[in-house]
Amino acid sequence: MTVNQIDVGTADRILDAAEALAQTRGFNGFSYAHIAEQLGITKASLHYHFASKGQLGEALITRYAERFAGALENIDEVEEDARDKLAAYAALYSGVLDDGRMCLCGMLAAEYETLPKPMANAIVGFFDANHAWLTQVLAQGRADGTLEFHGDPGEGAQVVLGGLEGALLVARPYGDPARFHTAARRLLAAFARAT
Amino acid sequence: MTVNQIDVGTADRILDAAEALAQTRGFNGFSYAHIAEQLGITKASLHYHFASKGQLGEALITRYAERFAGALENIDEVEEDARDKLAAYAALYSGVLDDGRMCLCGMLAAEYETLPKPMANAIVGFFDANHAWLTQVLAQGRADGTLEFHGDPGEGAQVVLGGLEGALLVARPYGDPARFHTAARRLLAAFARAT
DNA sequence: GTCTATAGGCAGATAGAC
DNA sequence: GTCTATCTGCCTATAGAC
Repeated sequence: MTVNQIDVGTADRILDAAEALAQTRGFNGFSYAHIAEQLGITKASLHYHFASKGQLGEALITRYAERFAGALENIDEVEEDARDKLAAYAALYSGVLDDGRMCLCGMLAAEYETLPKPMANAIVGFFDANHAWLTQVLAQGRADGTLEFHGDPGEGAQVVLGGLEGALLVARPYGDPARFHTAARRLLAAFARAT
Repeated sequence: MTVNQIDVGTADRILDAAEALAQTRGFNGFSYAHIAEQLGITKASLHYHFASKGQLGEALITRYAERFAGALENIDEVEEDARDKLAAYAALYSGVLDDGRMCLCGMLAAEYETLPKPMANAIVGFFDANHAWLTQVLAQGRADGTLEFHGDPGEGAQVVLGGLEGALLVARPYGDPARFHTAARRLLAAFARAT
């Protein structure tokens, strides 16, 4: 039924709402009541799909990390030049800010100490995956001469990852996406070969 | 009395405890009950000193920002070379991480949307002060030849501020201060004149 | 799968005695 | 200034009917 429309299912709609709330208000900043109101169902129904808030949080990170990994694969397919790959990577961050959101795992990293262990581990896994991808891009770019920078590519990856997460973090209270864009552009320019 | 010992007063002890909690767990991650237990007094007593949690939060940011401003003044007095000023600035961040903390305002920036307006405004004020100081240091450094970088010093200041906040954010879940140090060193190296 | 109803706990906050 | 006692509200979670 509803042929021209994807039936996303209630679980996905719950995840969508929870994701938006977690990215704007933090994991400790929203409740089942917020989600229930947005979806027009009761809190009790939410527990049928996600027994506890911790399990909902785990599902949130898993789905986010998978989607992100898919986006990185896509960049590898579409972009050739390492500079373009980095720009596309930064555009992923820019996209979340357009909705007034923080990166999900950046937000959860702040709340790290209050989260259940499975969530905490998943967050580190997300950062590891990003770091590995960035390290490989930086190494490739230096090898083929499109990038130019000193030191270990792994350390450079830390600078890029932290720099973009931090640029999001600081830009959001200003309500000004341009603040992120300028910082991101300057940050990546430090790795690009002078033309 | 207690000549060789500074009497900090209950209000300060409350602020100390609340600050540590806010920097590790976030503003939505602690309660009056947490503070009361640490100090060995009741929740009701806390309300005598800070009527509401929002007012406590405001006092928290004000004190933090003043202390930070003092530290920046001190750097200006002690350090001559812009590269040393930047290193000393990064050391301020490093110091909070040693206690497993996030920068207070970086943490609060994540929770921005859930905070009372006065707190939100104070956070932006903190970032503005840091940005202004960094801009001036970068401009000075380029003028006297100790620093070398492209573009506007104000944009460079955004990269440094965001980069350090983000490096803290990402390093904390790893429980590894070294992760911050390497990222910070690499970040600042991009601004230092090659020797 | 969704509902009503409710449990049990913790949140921020207040009144009033000492 | 600090206490006991209490209020109201929201939180996560469960039981059981439909």
